[in-house]
Amino acid sequence: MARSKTPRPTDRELTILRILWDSGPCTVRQVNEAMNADGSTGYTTTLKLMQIMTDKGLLRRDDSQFKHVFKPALTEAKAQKQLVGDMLERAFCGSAEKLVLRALSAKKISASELASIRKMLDEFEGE
Amino acid sequence: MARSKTPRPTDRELTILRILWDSGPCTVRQVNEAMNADGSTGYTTTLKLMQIMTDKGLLRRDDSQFKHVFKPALTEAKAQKQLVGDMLERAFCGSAEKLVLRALSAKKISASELASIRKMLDEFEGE
DNA sequence: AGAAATCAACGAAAAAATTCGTAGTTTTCG
DNA sequence: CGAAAACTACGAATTTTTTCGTTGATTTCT
Repeated sequence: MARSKTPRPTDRELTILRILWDSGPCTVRQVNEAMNADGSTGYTTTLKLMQIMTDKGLLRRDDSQFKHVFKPALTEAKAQKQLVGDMLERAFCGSAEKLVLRALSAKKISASELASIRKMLDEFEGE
Repeated sequence: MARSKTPRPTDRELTILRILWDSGPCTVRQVNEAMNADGSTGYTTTLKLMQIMTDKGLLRRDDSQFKHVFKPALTEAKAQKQLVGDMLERAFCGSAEKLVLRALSAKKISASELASIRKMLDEFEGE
């Protein structure tokens, strides 16, 4: 049965979502081959995951053709927003400030990236 | 057996870590009561979780007293950095820029918070 | 058409995460 | 001291996540 709210994707599910966001709608085989770039996963494993994800409301399936075509039910932006919002509450007590700080220290940030982030702040300021 | 690398904490484990970071070293009972602020969890459930976390290397246990006292094995900062770094790779393809953008849109940010974030950027610029 | 390849559905096994009951030990209190 | 209370250890049940083998259907190739 399909559920009312889309749950947070699990690790494996997020991998599949990433592939679909990057490549656009795909068949199970296409997703499976993209997944096998690193670490082998059986075809039926990928299929089952995608069926479950469809049931959960994370994916949409076009089954008008023999080879079903899947696409994410959520935009990348919306899913990311939910993921970050969730982590913000659970790990950062709602402090976006601290989360940004950790993001900056988690990875080397180039000067141009910093500039780009600054620009985003400017845009948020105008609201 | 204790493991070599501390794994990413699960949801429940993160809840416990948050309590310990916020309150300092605690007994199982203290953690359990803090957890029961919202949604009841059995005492032995909390105990078992904390035993497993100790085994995983997420917690340290002082068992010199009858009531064992636990504390996080990682600082809040370090754990947060790992969590964000992990999400950065898995959900954002390494784009800190986008992660910050999503963080800003996931939650209403006050003007003073924006200013504070700006200040952090300044400090990262000087490197 | 007939065989081989490809596919989705399904059930179930395996692994990981979460929950709790029971037993035995130590402490507290009358 | 002796009973009651609080505590840890342990095993196991439950739930969720991940994995895959088998079956039957559709397509492709010869």
